[in-house]
Amino acid sequence: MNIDAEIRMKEFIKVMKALSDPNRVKIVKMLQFKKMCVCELREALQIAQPSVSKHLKVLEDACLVESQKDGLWVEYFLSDGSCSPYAASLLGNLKHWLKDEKDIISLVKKIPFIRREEVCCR
Amino acid sequence: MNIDAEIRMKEFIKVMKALSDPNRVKIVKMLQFKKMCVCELREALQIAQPSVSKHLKVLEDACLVESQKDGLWVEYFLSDGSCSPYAASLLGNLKHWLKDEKDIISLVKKIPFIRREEVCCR
DNA sequence: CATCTATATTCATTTATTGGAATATACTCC
DNA sequence: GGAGTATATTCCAATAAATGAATATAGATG
Repeated sequence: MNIDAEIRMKEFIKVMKALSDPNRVKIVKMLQFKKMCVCELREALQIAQPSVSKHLKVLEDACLVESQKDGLWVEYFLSDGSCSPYAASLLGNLKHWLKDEKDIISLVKKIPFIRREEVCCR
Repeated sequence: MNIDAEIRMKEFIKVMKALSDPNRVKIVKMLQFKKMCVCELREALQIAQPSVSKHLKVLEDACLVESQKDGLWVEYFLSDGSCSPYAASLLGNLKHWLKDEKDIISLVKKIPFIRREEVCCR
């Protein structure tokens, strides 16, 4: 039996909870296309910046995204899944799931037009 | 584009939410071994009967379990996944996931000793 | 038809989740 | 070191979810 046997359930629940919110799922779907910083995500989702930060924290705790400082910004990108098999599996499935969902399509279309220099600096 | 394109997100969220609760995950794991009625599940989980019924409703709405009347009882069993690809996929993964989780192991061990004739009739 | 029993529903309470406004933090760049 | 900016955290209000007690429902059985 694996040493992690006791914490598996919590880990699983954490991943499921993280993907139980539409805004967080949208973030994951956007990050499939490119690394994005908090204010780019805020602009795309049209919600307050602290909300974006909190969603990202939930996703990061669940091992679904990772972050990397880039100057003044923090770039978020999809996790490689090495820290949770559940996160890895769901991220894999989400590559094709929800592909033709209306909200996702219009969101993804917006991405190329979001310029960091314009949407940050507030 | 599929006719269901707009409802996919809600369907996905419903499945994730349904699997975001430890008691509901435990129910799924138990149903991997046998069909069970509400009072058998209540006995195994040691929670109130209405709670079990409500959890089962959430799981059924998410397409994860199905039910079938059997005399006075209602037998619950895992869905074949035909009504949701997300439910189908997760049910598939859950066949091997959480297999060696402490709580799950002790729960599954109890199943053969739960006799409907004893635990119902209250 | 009346009774009995398994399950479902309602109601009230507690607890968790989400969201935004205000504020703190950390880091860059002068 | 100080100013400025992106991000994180705190705090609070609103909403949703989980739980158990009490009650309703459905259907089996006499």
